[in-house]
Amino acid sequence: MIKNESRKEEIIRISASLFKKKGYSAVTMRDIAQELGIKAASLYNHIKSKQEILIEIILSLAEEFTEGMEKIYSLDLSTVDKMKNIIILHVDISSRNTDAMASLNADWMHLEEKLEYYLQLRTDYEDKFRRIIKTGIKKGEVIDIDPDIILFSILSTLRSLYLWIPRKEFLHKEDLSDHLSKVMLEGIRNP
Amino acid sequence: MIKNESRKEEIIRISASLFKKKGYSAVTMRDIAQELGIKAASLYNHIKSKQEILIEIILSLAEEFTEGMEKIYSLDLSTVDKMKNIIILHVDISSRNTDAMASLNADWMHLEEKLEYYLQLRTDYEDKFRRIIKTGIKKGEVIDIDPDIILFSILSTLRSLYLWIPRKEFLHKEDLSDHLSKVMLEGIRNP
DNA sequence: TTTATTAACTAACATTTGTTAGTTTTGTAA
DNA sequence: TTACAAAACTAACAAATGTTAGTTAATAAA
Repeated sequence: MIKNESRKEEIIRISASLFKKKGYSAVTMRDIAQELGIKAASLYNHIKSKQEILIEIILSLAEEFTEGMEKIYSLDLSTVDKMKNIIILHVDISSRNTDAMASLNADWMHLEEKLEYYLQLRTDYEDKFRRIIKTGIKKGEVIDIDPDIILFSILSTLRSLYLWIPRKEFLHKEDLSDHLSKVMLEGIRNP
Repeated sequence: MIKNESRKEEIIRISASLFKKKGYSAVTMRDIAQELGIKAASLYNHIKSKQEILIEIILSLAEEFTEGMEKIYSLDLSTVDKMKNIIILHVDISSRNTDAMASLNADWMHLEEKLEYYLQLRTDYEDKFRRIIKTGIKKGEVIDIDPDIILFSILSTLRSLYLWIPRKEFLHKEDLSDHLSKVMLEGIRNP
């Protein structure tokens, strides 16, 4: 258990780690209970349903990304500096939530009533990112190719961070952000 | 149905498209059967088990990647040209198998007896890729930063291609490969 | 036509699943 | 110590799951 953690928070944390290993659908309430050393029925003293666990895992993260992006979007910075901040945002959130990030990436489609809301957040996020890129192209800061290709390329890497960070624990957040910024902005070819 | 396609191939193709939408665990044999207009029990005239479907989807793709990488690895090319070929390999396989790629990326952990073999293929693939990068650094073709960061960054993008290709149908394979090579090698910053 | 094969069907099975109801234990405040 | 609430338990449910057995219809070969 973790400092000052409620039983509900513990259930959500354990669930996220199981969801990461097998995916939401393949994890049973009995799996979660066993990991906590209790019976499945006892979980319902703390949570309403399996679905509620998924919602809490995914939406809290999605909202954190949304807030971060809104802040960066409205800052008075160059396009390149905004991108660096987006990279820092992803490295920061991903390294603090490696398990939950797996659900955000792989299990969002199992959100039921909250699916639409989640998709809204994601679309808003991508739209803001795309606008930053387009502005950068217009101002000549960014190369003039299809903004979607740039968006896709960067976002794919950032969304996969949770898979690689645990294998590079010794690497500090700052170094990782710096290296990623370098690779994405300047490329990997030696000039 | 597709030209000269056996019923078994059709089952696998339909299954892959369902697995992409909901993931392996959330798709039932009754779902697959319904999509084909038959009853679940009838599937077993053509396939041995649900697991066999997953194996056929994932392993055929994984082996195609392995063969492609072995060929590129042994070619007498510069590091940069090898990387361009790897990008072409991914764009080619991904655009021909957008559905199956989803299982390769998201459902490999549900392989049972074949899991170890799959992981072997994946490790071999990554090892060869990493060696190509290391050689490039040694020869001064590639910037001198942690090879794993370069590997991770490129591979994350390539492994997500299947998600974006369907949204860019009008874009030709060649153009996509070229643009990706440019972004990865030279970066997105305007010099 | 007869025969053999393929591929569909119905019916059922043993498990597993999320969840509820009702009960007992545990810890805390009075 | 008593009283109360929180959190565990047992038992069970209805629905869904992968799969098997046995049967019937359609197609091709003899």
